[in-house]
Amino acid sequence: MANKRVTLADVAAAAGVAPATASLVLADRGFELRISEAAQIKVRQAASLLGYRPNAVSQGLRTGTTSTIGFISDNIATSQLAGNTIKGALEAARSQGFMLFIAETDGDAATELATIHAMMDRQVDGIILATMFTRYHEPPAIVDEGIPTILLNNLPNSRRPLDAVVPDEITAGWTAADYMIEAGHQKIHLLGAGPLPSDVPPDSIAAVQRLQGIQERLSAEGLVPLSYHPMPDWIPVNGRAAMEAVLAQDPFPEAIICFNDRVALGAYQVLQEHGLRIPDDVSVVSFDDFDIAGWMRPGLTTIAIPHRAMGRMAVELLLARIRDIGGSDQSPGAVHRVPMPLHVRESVRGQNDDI
Amino acid sequence: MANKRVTLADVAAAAGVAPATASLVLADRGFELRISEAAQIKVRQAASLLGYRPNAVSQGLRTGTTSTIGFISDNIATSQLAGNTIKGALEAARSQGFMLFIAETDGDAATELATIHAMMDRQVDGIILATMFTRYHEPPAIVDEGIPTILLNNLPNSRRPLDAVVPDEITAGWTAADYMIEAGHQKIHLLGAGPLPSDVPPDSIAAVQRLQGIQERLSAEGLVPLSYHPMPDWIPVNGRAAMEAVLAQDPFPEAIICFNDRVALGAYQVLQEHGLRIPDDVSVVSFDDFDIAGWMRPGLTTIAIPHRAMGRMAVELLLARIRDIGGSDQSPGAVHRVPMPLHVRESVRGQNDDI
DNA sequence: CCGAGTTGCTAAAACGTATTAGCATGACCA
DNA sequence: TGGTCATGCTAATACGTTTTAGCAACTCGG
Repeated sequence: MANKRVTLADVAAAAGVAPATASLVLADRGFELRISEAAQIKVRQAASLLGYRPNAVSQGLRTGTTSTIGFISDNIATSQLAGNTIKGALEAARSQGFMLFIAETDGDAATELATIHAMMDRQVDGIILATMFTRYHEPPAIVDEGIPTILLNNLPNSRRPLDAVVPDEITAGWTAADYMIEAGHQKIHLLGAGPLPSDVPPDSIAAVQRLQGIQERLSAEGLVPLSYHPMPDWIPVNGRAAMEAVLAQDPFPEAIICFNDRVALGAYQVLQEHGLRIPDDVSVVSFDDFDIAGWMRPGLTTIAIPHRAMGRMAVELLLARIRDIGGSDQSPGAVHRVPMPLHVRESVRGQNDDI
Repeated sequence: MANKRVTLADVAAAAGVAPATASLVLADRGFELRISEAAQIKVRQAASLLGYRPNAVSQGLRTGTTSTIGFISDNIATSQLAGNTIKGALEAARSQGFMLFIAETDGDAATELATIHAMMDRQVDGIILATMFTRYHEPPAIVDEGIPTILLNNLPNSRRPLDAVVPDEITAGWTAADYMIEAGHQKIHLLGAGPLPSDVPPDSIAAVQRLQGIQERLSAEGLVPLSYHPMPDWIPVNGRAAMEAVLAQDPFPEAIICFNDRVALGAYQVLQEHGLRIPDDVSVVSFDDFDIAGWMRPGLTTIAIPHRAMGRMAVELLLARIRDIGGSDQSPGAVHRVPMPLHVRESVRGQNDDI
């Protein structure tokens, strides 16, 4: 019934050698330590015959290293964002033989600290502190001193010796405006932000930087947005209201940049209710590339948040740091900006249609 | 720089007792083993003063138990399903001091086995085998014999001594039809399944059972569906096609049951293009309760998959089994069906509008 | 035939905890 | 005064590895 796991001692006994010998052979240090080829073969055969698998807990205790990393997020369940971020992290970890502990803090600092402790108790080799929306987040002090840590999708307010991985929102904003301009549009309405940084959802790096990128590209052309429509949350109902406001002031708008796909969904609904055709009458560009962007009619052209790539990069940076451990020529505190790819669908008129 | 962790030996030394004494006191076995109150106080003070936290890896090696469970899923990133399932699992685990290893297999059996091994190497106390869609899934033989295991959102083909947690799809189908009937509808079109079990996406328990529940409720009324529209995938584009087919045959349909929200999204689009109003002209009910159900206009009445409750229940069952370990009066092999709640929005006409 | 060097392996300790058996010490009873 | 018993603690071991120091046996040059 309870057939015990086979241990290194079992292998050694079966091979007729001491446990130390078996350990050396299986760690490929046989030649280095002058174990005869014959003995090595015996050990390997015994190991595979018995189906030996080293006990990772014991290795962890002995070596202090567990091939395990902790992934701590404020909110795991928010849309599919979480899924792809974790997927990327899992892929990168798996490819290097690491497992992931995953935990959620609900944004509570005490829970976050307790979770970090619980993971350190389990001797994780490193920690990723993720947020599901790009924002500022001050990690607890404990991560500065001991354990390798990477921030994912967030930045600390103060200067901290921690690497961070965030999407390149400024370039994304630039790209959105550029795509409209290249399509021949000059009169662009903005749904989701005001002209001032304060007109933007608080703590939202995405909002500030998308706006900044858009403004940069427009002003390079001598342009400014035709109208701004700030809103407290980027949700469909606010997108609807903003779109109504646009139409009240400009019954035949030409181009709309929505600050995310849910806002765009609301805008679509209103445009269609008013009999305006996308993209023939009005072009729409958005950000995020949620699943719905592909389901909407016409398909929404939008700039994707590279969740999967970010998850992967965070793990890769962390593993590099773990391997490194001594040589701190890594310049910790670096911010890694991951490109946000434009996903072209059908919501912007062809670039050669007119003008 | 590298200030070592404080160990039990440190605490013992600070308190002026042997490590064994400290261990007993901190395990609350002090009185049982006749440690004087004075000594107990000294130990506790030393522990809290030094900030002692037991090394879980060492405990794991010593006790064979790690307060850790493995959550293995075929696909972690599929919509927000994953998020809520994991959220529920995390909540239940956290409330009992357990951590979760999370891994993804991409549906590959070899990866699944390797992952189970990797987790057993780390001495997890139990394993949850999850799928992101309700379906049949044969877990590897290894889980039968040793480690406590719960199947989440899937059922084995053959009889296995494993508990499973699945949504109660039959009752959900019954509820969908019942809601339509109570609203006074008798002529109901089905988008997403054919009349035969074989007209349904293969392996999809949801399809078979939703259909079964619908048919049961209808036949209790002496009714049958007005039309069936099977499709290989429940995605918006197929929902559009099916809705067009309905209209070709019945230009003024009364009631539509869609087999999921994405199909309903496609149906909405076509209905709106044809100038038909929901719910005034046609009522729509669906399954899943994705986020989009709340974003669509009018809000979609839909029967939710209780992902969070399922995740929570899976962990709770697993922890019960882990605690139990000896007394196998648990009747393993039980299937736990979690109720699927109806989420009423605005896509079905009021029940007293007419009859 | 002796010392030095090489070859091939192993004993032992260590990681940090939990647990069992048992050792002093004093109290109490006969 | 000697034996028994309760009290209060600790030594020692085990969990399964990794790693270092070193032992035994053999070879070889002089």
